[in-house]
Amino acid sequence: MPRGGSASRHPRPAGARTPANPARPPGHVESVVSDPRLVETRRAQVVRAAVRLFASQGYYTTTIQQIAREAGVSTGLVYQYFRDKDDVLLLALMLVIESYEHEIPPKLEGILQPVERLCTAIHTYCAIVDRWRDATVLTYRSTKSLRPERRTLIMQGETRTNQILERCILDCVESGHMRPVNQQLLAYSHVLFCHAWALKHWALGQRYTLGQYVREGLRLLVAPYLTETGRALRAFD
Amino acid sequence: MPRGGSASRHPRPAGARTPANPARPPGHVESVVSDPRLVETRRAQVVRAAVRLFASQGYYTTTIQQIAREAGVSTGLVYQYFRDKDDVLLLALMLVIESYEHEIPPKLEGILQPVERLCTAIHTYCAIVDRWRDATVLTYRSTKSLRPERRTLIMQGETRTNQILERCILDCVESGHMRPVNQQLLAYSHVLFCHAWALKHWALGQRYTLGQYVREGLRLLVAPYLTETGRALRAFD
Amino acid sequence: MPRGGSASRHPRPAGARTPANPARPPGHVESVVSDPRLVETRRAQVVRAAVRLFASQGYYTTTIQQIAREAGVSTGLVYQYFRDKDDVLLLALMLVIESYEHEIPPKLEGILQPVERLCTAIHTYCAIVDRWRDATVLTYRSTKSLRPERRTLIMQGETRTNQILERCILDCVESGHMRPVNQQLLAYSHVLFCHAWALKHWALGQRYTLGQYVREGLRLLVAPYLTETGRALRAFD
Amino acid sequence: MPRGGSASRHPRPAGARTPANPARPPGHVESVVSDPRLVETRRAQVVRAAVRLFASQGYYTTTIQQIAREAGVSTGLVYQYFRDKDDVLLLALMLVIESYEHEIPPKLEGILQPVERLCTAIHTYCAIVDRWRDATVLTYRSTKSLRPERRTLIMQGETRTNQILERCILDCVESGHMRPVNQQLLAYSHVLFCHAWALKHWALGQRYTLGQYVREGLRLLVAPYLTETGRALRAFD
DNA sequence: AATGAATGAGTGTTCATTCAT
DNA sequence: TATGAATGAACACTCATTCAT
Repeated sequence: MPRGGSASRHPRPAGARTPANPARPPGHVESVVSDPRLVETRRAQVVRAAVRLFASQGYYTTTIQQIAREAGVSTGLVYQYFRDKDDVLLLALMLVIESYEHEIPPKLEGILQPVERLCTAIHTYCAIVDRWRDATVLTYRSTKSLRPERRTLIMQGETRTNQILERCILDCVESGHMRPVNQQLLAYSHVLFCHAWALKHWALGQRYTLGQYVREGLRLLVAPYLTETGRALRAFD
Repeated sequence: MPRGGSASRHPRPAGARTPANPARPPGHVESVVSDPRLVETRRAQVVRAAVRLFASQGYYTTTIQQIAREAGVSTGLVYQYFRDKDDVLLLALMLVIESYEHEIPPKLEGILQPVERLCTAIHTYCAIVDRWRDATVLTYRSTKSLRPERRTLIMQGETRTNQILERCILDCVESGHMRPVNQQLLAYSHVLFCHAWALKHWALGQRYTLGQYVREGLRLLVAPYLTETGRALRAFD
Repeated sequence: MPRGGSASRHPRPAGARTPANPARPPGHVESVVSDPRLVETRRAQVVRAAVRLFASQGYYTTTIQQIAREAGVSTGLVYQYFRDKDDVLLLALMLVIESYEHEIPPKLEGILQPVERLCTAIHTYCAIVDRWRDATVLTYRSTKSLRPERRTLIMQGETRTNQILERCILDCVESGHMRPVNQQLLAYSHVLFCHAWALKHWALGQRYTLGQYVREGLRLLVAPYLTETGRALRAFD
Repeated sequence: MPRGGSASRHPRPAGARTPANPARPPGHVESVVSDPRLVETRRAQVVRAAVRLFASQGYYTTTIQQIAREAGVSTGLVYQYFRDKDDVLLLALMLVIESYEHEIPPKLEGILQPVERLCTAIHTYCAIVDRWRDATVLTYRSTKSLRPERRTLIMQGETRTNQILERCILDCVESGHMRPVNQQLLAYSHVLFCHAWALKHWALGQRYTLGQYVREGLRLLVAPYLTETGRALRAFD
């Protein structure tokens, strides 16, 4: 009558982890189910629920049973599509990180003016952060809860997003609209500015609307680097 | 992640309990021991151990037993000086946050030139972050694990540190060394720049030494706002 | 005596908790499992084990692990069917209390003569107490360990049993077999007489067999109140 | 720096206990302190505090530290006058039990009429129970928490009290005021009647004042056994 | 004799994970 | 495939007891 076993559960401090298939990329998430269409659907269903819960309560305080309930499936089902809770976190964080990558470029399409592209990128980034406020905080809270190899995946995703901004900055510089700058560091400042809308919302949200915040940010973190040419193009006021 | 912990346990028989601190500030941490000298010592001993462990493994994956072992005391002792694990986290985070407040001002003493003061503040801030890298990340990871009222305490501490930088910026502006700026937002940018050294160390640490990072930061986030007067005073190179 | 248990554990993150049963009677015991058939079975299994252990060792000295082992299930299972140890005690006490209510009436069926009904009720009550000797003592020992609202449930059960006896007494009086008496107080005396077989078994068990005890009891606590009519009907010797 | 050790604490189920000095009576409570005057005082001080707490919260939910605080002494001091918590319970229960023995006889002094003596004994007993309501319940709740040999001591005390009543009943019978009865069982009924004032106070206290309760009790549990002679002597109304 | 800080075994409770159906 | 009941290791927390001062 008894059956279920038990696995080690957590601490797993420092030491090794389940070696994982020797040739699996760290981002690979094993599934018992074969139909790829189904895998896609179910995972999305569970991950969306997980993001909501992780975002509002944090990773460790969210249980698999809660996720299952929120997703409208059974506990067991989660384990048919994810090896363990860590897997769920990985995909949850990737969903958030990737939404930046996926949503910014479309907004830039059709915009040719470099400074305008940069400003639009920042504006869009802030808007996404605003929509996913808790989820953004989640990436800061919980990335370290991933196994180290997987943490790297998240970092790579972040790096790719950063590069979108770097590219914008570089275009500004190369087109003579912006003075030469350390574009990597400036991109970081821009990203942090966007993230801050979530991370420090308790303070910033009281003083600014999203629109005001973005406008002030552009004035502070874009305008000063523009050349005469650049400044002429866009009025920051 | 750990859980099974225990809180109230018993039916809480007849007699009253949890008198609820009639007028205790939320930052107050009760102790069973009366001798204040001892309370001071023991708490420091435990909190230091806790910061080390929380910083490297996170709050939920660190057990009270680990903290006790790391501090060289018994499990029970921890509960003579802290009401619960939450209390330990609170004091751990406050230790980190307060070290900013306490270490920056002394470094500014004797420096009169406003721009130099600002640059020194940033430099010092970065140096502290560098020393407490994991602990800085901890404040981002674990503040949300605190009870809401206590979270506020941490935020207030952060606000006070921010104001040190705001003051420096304002002095620069008022003395004519810097153009008028949104000093609050600029201070945030500076703080985030400093925190980034910990938060994004996996990327930044590969490209810069601390010294280079600070120098680049000042060039990027201070220099552009200086007036002719300000620029003349300090050579950023 | 046990303690260190755990209750709420975590900071109880964002989301609500303890919805507090909006309209649950205090006797309601929540279960995670939905199948009512299974809930029935499992609870009975656990409660029976609990009664055995509580009765022989007391509530506080019995651990949940012991109950689980005695019931042949895992620790965790107990918590799928009971919210906490208090719940187990409640159901254990109710099992005992209710067995009085359920077992006495059937024995009275078919008996029409009022005095005989009363005597049979007392006899049956004593026989049940004899079978559940330790459990009867348990109700005296541990009812106060329940939360106040639930204690009331136990008292109500006891009151219902008392009323069975009161009814018998009243019938005797109304049919002229017994002189008018304070039937409530007499019923209490009868109940205490029955309970005493368990409570004071260390003394009474040495001097009487159950049969002798009952016979002496009827002679002492029933016979003296009978009228000539009543006395004629039944020979107490 | 560390020091205190730890002993087994409780469960100590079934199995043996500390053998206790081979020649010590089970009621003997060892003390580290030699001055008998002091032992007397301190023990009284601690036991009185213990009775209050045990009575209101029960034995297991009361801690030694609470007792010490309530008694106005240090934790360590308790262990100078009692071997362990069990010792404290023993003396606490004995204090309650003995107060019956000690308070009833003086009230009977000077009363010569047997029926009146019996009624006064019952009345006094009820009055004591009323004063020590919670403590009386305590003897029912916690006697079983004592080591078996010591439980006997409590039972012996109870037996001695019972004998006072038995003696009164016998005197009534021998003087012709009462019909011959099973005086042991009647004494038990009387004792249970008195205890019921505490045990079932939740029900009885609502319907009767102490005076009414006693009067009804005498009418129910004394009057019916009186002979014509006895009945003539005392009016129960 | 008295204190009270320190100890650490012991317990209630949680939840990741499994597997029979 | 999907379910959800069952498992049991793990952990927060308590408190009887000790002993240096």
